[in-house]
Amino acid sequence: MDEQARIMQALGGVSLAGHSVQGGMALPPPHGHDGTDDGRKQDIGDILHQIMTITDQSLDEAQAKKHGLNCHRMKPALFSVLCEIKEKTGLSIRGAQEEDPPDPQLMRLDNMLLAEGVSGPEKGGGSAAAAAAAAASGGASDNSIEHSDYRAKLTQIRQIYHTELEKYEQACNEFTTHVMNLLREQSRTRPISPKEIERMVGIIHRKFSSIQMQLKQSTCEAVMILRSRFLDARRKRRNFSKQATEILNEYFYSHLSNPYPSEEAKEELAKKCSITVSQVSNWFGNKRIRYKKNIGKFQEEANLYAAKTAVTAAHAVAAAVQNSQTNSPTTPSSGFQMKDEEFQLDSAESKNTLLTNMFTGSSGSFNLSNSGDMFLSMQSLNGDSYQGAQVGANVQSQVDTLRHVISQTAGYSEGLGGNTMYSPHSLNTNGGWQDATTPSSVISPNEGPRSVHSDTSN
DNA sequence: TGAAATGATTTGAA
DNA sequence: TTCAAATCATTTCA
Repeated sequence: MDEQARIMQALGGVSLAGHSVQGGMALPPPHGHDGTDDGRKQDIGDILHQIMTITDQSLDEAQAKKHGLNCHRMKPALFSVLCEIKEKTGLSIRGAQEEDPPDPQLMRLDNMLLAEGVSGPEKGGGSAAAAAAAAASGGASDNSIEHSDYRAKLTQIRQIYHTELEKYEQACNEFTTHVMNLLREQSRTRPISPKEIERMVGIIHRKFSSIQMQLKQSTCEAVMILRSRFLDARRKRRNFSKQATEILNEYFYSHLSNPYPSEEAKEELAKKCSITVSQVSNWFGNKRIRYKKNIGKFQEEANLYAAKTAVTAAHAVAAAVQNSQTNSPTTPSSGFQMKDEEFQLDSAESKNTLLTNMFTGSSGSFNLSNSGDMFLSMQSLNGDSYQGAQVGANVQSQVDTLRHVISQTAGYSEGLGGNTMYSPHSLNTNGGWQDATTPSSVISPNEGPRSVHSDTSN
């Protein structure tokens, strides 16, 4: 209504006296008056008042008055005056018509919504973020749950955002159309240029886009909260699956001398356990520290995994022996030679039993004490015995040695790379694993010959 | 419900 | 960058 006030003010300065107005326009003498200046002023004032208040009236009332005004004999002259005034006041309007530069904050919000998959084409919205969230939160089955959960919530946000956006756009369009119609209608009684209508539309759109920005801002906040909830691993920590823990423990205890898996080994373990490489690193970091801190506590676990490892190894060995038997029909003896002793094994089962007993330390175990070169004494930690490490390392070394012997007698050499002697590295007196940077070349009995390890030295 | 277990993070050193 | 060590935060279990 500022413009209206301006016009009113401008008209107030228009001199209608002497049949002339500012700008040299001449008005015909008003009909039905006595021809005095006061009478004319009164007449024009009435018309102007009617024009100005036309928007305050009801539609029917306004329609009726509008018709009356349009037919008024002074209308063309008054319209010309208004046009002239408009032309002058238009100068001040032109300055405000400059195009606004794009709002940087709005651009940021738009980019973020696009990156999160909230705005833009739907392509599994925010799948990267969901994957990251899932990766950070643990196991494979859990991953899918987390993933779908995240996606479901993101889709929900997306839907709300689009619904609201649509509503805003619809409201904006409706309001714009309404205002445009109104202005077009009013243009019959007062001078309104198309540019002015355009400007008005621009104002309306700016108002609505500021509302949209609020919507975008709150949507971004919602996405941020969702992301932080899913990505904050501490908040949603899941224990690894039993199987994954077993795989990691097996590796740890079978590489007890040097429990530092290489990147490749980590990747392989991560794949096997359906966790991330960094989770494998974390696990080994925690395990090393906790093991070292409380070896006694972990001894039982170490024994368990050592036995397990040994059993697996024994099965592998037995299979290899059996293979050698079938592959070498000319071999006179079905036994295999270890050092100076020869074992006659009647069946695969008895071989397994014997080998298992050997490794698990059950009664009747095969004493390899004569093979002194096979074992290196385990360094004690601060003078205490380092049994946990010993169990695993001994078993590992037994397995390796056995493999070596068998490789010589039964052709079981593939993949071992001649690495038969095991030099166990253990916790040194400083409490660290010896030779951590130059790991030993130990191959887990459970792994194939092609398995990759960090252990590279002999 | 509290303690233990466990996965993740932070910090400082090499 | 990687690791050890300390610590945090959550889950699991008795």
